[in-house]
Amino acid sequence: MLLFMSLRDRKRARTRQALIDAATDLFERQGYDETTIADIAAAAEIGARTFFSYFASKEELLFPESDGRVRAAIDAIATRSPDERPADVLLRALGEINDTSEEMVSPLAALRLRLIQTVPAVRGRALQLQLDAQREIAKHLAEAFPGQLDLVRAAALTGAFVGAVSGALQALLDSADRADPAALQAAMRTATEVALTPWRRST
Amino acid sequence: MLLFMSLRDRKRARTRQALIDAATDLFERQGYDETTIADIAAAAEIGARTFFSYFASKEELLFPESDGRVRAAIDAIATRSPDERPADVLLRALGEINDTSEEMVSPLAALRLRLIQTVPAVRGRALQLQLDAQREIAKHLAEAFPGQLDLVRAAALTGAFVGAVSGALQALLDSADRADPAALQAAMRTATEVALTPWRRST
DNA sequence: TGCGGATTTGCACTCACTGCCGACCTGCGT
DNA sequence: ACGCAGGTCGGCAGTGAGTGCAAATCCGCA
Repeated sequence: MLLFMSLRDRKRARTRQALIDAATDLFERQGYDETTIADIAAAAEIGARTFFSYFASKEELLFPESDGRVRAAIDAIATRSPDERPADVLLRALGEINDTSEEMVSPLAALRLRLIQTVPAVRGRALQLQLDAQREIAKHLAEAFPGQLDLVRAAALTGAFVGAVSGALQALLDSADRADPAALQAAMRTATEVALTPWRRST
Repeated sequence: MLLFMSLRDRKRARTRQALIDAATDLFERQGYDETTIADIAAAAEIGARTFFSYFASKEELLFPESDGRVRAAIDAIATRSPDERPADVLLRALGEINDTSEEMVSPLAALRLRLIQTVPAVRGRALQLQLDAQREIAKHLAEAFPGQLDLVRAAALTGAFVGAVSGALQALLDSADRADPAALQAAMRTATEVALTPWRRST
């Protein structure tokens, strides 16, 4: 994998990771708003100007590889069995996303979840990404069930699923210990459980 | 109404409206990003600094009285009849919101819809407001059905509902000829149907 | 008419982000 | 081994949002 990258690309990837590490460390220690881009760049030993050739904005730093879950969902759609209905596919997709996310306990993920709750700019960005993901999933879902699902219906279904899960998650997180990674994962599981139960069996 | 306000308050309200008018005009004419706060303030004939004593940010200008729809929904919840289930109440709330919003044709609302689709910062703010509204509605819904709906379940239901509607709406606006009331109505219907059917039998 | 509290506003400042351009580095061909 | 070309880095200067502060101004009320 890494061997196939040129020296340039490897160095670039290393710098990118250094930026993420430095930023999470600083955010953790002094808070998001109190950490400037100059701080992060200095900690990663690059020029402040160069930061923006790695990330388009300060928030972007918190969402590297944001498309992993979308790909998982699209895979789940692609590998559907003939007797599965749209809702079944989405159910399986969300389940697989949950399983695949041991990433959920990474320090970055925990920090991200906390910042989403507390920093408006971060929450805004997260919601936008979620919406983009929804649109992408809905598109593939509609293509997977031609004739049965038009785009609007697919979008409604996807929106209902994602909305239910994130709504439940938000409610859980409002009254939970947000510093404990284990609690976060448990909340995640509970949220999908509660949100998706009404869809299990029939319809 | 206006008569009961002091001179100070009336002047304040007038200035506020002048800001909104000036801003919509400028946004319409030269675009959102190309319009500076200084421009808006100058057009409304106040100091640039004073702008921020009326609106906390540039985006806030586009969402005055954003709580109207939330209040309508809460009213709908409060005035439920004993035989209505949670899903029924949400459905009725949506209907009443739609009725009450002849605001939908105001120039501000049209501009806002366009900016939500094109300016990331505006979309982010809109999504945040939607999430806050969801939380508020879910809270009241849970309180209206004690024993039957806990907070997490109410949040899941509300999230599914809102997610479905906004997802369908987004899909419609993305692809189709916009502003066709009939298509909009149809989209709403399929969205609510998709979102609520699974909840009908159990809850 | 004049007082007291609130509103307005200019000023200076921080920070995110951008365009520009020269300095530097790396992969490639000779 | 060497130098060239294209990409990367990073300093500099600038814009615009947003904030704290303190003086000026205004309004309601006595």
